[in-house]
Amino acid sequence: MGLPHPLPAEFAGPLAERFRLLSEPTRLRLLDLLRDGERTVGDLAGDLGCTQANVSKHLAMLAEGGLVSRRRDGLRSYYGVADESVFNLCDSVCESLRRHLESRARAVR
Amino acid sequence: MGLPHPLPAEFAGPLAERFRLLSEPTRLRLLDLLRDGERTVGDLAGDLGCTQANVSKHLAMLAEGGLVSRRRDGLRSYYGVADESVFNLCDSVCESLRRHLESRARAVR
DNA sequence: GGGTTCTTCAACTACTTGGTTACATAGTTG
DNA sequence: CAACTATGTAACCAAGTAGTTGAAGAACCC
Repeated sequence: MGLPHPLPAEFAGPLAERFRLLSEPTRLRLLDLLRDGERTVGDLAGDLGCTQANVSKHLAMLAEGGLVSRRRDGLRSYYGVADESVFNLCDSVCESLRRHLESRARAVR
Repeated sequence: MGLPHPLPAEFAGPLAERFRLLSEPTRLRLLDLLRDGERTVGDLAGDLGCTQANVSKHLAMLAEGGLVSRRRDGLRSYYGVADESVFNLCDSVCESLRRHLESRARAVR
C-alpha cells in the first residue's frame, strides 16, 4: 500500500490530475454543498451564484474523477458525493495551511 | 478544527491554491525526491531530466507554499521537505484513486 | 581581480482552462 | 402536439501557467 518510492513518472501524472480536480474554488464549494445530501444542478447554481452551464461542467469533471455520483430523475439530475474521503483531505490541507500561516506570522514578528 | 460548513468563498480560494500546488507531476516528483533528505537544484534537475531553471521555479513555488524549505550553503541551495503531511495526502489520494479505478473496471465487466 | 560554477530572474511561446453564450437534448405538462 | 423546464454540450474568449532560452546574480577558486 502507499506510494511507490521513488515515484515513477507514470504515477505522478494521475496523482496530479486528481489534485487538479480539487484545485478550483468553485469545485470545492460544490463538494461542500453536496455534503448534506443530493442536489440538482440548478439548485447548486443558484447557491453559488454562477451559471447553470458552468456548474454542469464542473460537476461533469468531478463525476469523471469519481468524486461525485449522478442520478437522473425525470427532468433533473441529482448529484451527490461519491467519495467521502475528499473531506478528510480538505481537513488535512486546512490544518497544514494553518500551520504554515502561523509560522509565517511568527516569522514576521 | 476541521473545515467550516458551509464553506465560505474566502476559504475555498486558499484551499484550492494549496491543491493546485500539488496538481503538477513535476512538483510531485520533486517532493518525492526530497523524501530521503536535502538535495540541490542541479542534482534534482539531473534526476528529473529537465532544466535547472524549470526545477528552480517549481521549488520556489513549493517554498512559497511552505511545503519545502531552502538552506543556502556556499554555491548551492539545499531544498528539503518542510511539511511531511503532504505524503499522507498523496497516500490518501492514491487509495481513493485506486478505489475509483477498480470500480471503473468492475463497471466495464 | 578574473574566471568558473551554481542558481535565479525575465521574456517569450504554447498550451490549458474557467467562464460565458447559444444551442441541442430530454422530460414534463397543458 | 406545443410550450415549457432542467440539463448537457459546443464554440469561443480571456487569463493563467509549464517549459524553454538567455542573461544576470552570487559565492567559490586561482
